[in-house]
Amino acid sequence: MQQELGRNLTYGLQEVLGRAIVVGYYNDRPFPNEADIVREHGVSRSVTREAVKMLAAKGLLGARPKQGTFVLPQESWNLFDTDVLRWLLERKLSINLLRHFNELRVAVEPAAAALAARRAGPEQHAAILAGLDRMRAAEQGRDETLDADIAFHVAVLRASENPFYIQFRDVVATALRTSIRFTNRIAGRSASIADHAAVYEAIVAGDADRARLAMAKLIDDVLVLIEGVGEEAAAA
Amino acid sequence: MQQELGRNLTYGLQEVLGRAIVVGYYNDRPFPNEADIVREHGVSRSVTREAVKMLAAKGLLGARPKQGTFVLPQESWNLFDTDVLRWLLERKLSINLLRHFNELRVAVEPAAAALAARRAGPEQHAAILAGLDRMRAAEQGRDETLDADIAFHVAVLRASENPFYIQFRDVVATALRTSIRFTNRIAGRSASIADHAAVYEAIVAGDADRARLAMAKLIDDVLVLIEGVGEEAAAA
DNA sequence: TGCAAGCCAATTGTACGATAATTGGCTTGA
DNA sequence: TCAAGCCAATTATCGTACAATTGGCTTGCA
Repeated sequence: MQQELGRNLTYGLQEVLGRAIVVGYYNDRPFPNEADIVREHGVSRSVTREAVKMLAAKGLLGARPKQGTFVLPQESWNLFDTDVLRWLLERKLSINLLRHFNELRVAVEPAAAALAARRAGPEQHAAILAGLDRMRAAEQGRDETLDADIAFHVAVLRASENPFYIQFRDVVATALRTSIRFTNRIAGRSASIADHAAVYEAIVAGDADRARLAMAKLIDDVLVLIEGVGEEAAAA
Repeated sequence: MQQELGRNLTYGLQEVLGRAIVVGYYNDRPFPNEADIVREHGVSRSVTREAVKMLAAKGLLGARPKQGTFVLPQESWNLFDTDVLRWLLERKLSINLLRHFNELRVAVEPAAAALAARRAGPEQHAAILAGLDRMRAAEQGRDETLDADIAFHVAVLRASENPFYIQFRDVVATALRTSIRFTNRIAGRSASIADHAAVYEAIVAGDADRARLAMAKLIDDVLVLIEGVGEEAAAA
């Protein structure tokens, strides 16, 4: 097991261990110590320690002399870290995770849209419009629907001009990627262009409340869809 | 410079370098390479590399052979990381940062309160009440006002039962710590107990909308206060 | 002169071995 | 019974050596 992905051995090992932790591989077994990792993965101790330190920096691992290295409780994981989100996606598809994502989005994105309506300048309007155009193009098969959707939502986050909102780009991207795995199955409908356009227009018009509501509608629709599936599953 | 804080040299170095990056020390000078760090801080290369790797995991640094180690653009920093937030606090007091914090809170916390109203059980109600009681005790000098306030807000986040909302505990704590540096100066008023109690009661009553509004009021008050100071500063 | 191939040097990446520090558990003695 | 002190496991730190990557420079050819 020498040929991991990643730009180098350290990142490769981080990837393998991180994924294993997040998908719950170590829920019922102890996390190995440095010597074991070295043996099992055939890498040097330097690489091992650096990978473990990176996972510790993301809140996944802790380590103490004599006690060894151990997985920290979920609560201390940094769920807004790009890697952690990606690993989260690899575990078994959970309607619950999707609901959690969208419960967050429904709070964050409408607020971002409202801020964008107040602050966004011409070039940010253009970025949002570009996302919208990509969605239109995608509908005719000239672009990727998912990527276009993500581009639109990220452009709105950026337009909020608040660095904390911009941080949600990965969460939104991950949420949409998760969604599509369901919505493709549940309902064939492509994301409503008209609803997205309404968000764009409200932002350009500088109407914060309308922007907030338009964005809320977009995500509420998904949320309702999810709750519906939840009922279904509960009933089955 | 051998005696840093932190439980060990690696964490100590991470602390020193991370703080320097976040407060902008390297805005106008290049980030040192491994050899320089070793020399300047009198630590081994292992320690240096592990500290750099941790900061890379938080999105602050990147590194490539021949090119060296370099500070990444702010946008890729993980602003929801506990350490990054703490370092952010150490840079010059900025009304802008405080506004950004509260623009986020006003979106997140009311939504968390609404979810809490729907889902929280008895033990979570108790935790929120405990926070409230600490605030009351603090008003009579029997506890720390700030810590009590933080405990209350974190309890609400927890009660949302959504792992993503719980992640905001550090943001909220940091925001409150930042606030107090202003509000102590601006207005002597202690945080309104009655307004906090209203949130608690709405949650216990299971009234999501009332909980949302009550929490929004709490934060809106701060936001208004901040905008007021912004005006003042602009006028001066 | 222009340009591409290839060499060169700087820097990070990887490996290994040795010793120190920390800490939880065990042992021993009063 | 209990506390002090020893012991062993594991991470923490250091040092050195060599490999891999990569951007820039040089050189030689057309």
